[in-house]
Amino acid sequence: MTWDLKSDRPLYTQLIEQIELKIFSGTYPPGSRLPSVRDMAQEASVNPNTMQRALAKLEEDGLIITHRTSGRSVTEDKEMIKNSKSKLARDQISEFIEKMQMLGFEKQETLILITEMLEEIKK
Amino acid sequence: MTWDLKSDRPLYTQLIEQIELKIFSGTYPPGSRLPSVRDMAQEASVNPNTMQRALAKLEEDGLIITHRTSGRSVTEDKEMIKNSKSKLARDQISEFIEKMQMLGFEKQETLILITEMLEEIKK
DNA sequence: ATCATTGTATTAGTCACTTAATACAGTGGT
DNA sequence: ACCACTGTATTAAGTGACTAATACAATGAT
Repeated sequence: MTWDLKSDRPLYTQLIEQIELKIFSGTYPPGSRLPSVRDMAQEASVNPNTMQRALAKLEEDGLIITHRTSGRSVTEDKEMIKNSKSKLARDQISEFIEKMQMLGFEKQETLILITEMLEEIKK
Repeated sequence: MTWDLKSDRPLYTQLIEQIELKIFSGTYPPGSRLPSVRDMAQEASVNPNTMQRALAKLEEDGLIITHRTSGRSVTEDKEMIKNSKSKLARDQISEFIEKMQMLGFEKQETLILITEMLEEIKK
């Protein structure tokens, strides 16, 4: 359970992203209970207030549910989790394509480049 | 000459990226003179200090050259520009692949997804 | 020679983010 | 009934990014 936090962006936004990833990847399965705010904050070496802020946003999005005095849990709605994950993936892809286009690489070129790099990695 | 600035990251880092893009794409050709700090700042609706900060970093990287009292220009070293561009492209790609992997998509899946999305866009 | 323009530097103030130290009310197990 | 734990709220302080308003020395055109 590693938390990879950099200083180039607000911590709470990075926390949101990484908790999302833990949910999408199954590290935090649907319906499972989350550690307490204080515990998660300590795990990520972050102030409880900052973790609280990230969790509040995730609840607003419906990914996690808060039980006022007895902790939080991941939503049981697997369909919703799946959709959120797909949307994030699509966003990543179009953002990537856009950046490559700004760099002057056409869609076809981009595809060739990424294929080549994947081949190299395989070795 | 549009400047697309958001508030989710420090402005000066976004300025660096966008000026790089203008150099890589030929909007600012090799050896060409750049507008003054003040002009560029006004163009981007940003404080001159902030633009100055971005330009200082680009000079540090060698992409632009400062003539103390008579303005700035893009480096004439086309090879260096080309290499910087390639490096940026490779970084974008590996960063993208990494993100997709964290989302649980294997390299092959990622390739399929991106191909599909490119097909859709073509329509 | 004059003068607008250049990059650069300094100082001060504002704002968002983050930390720190508490405090409180409700819950659940003992 | 007690008590540790839960999420939540508040206040104060510190930090980095950004803006604003200047100032200065050097250049280049006139």
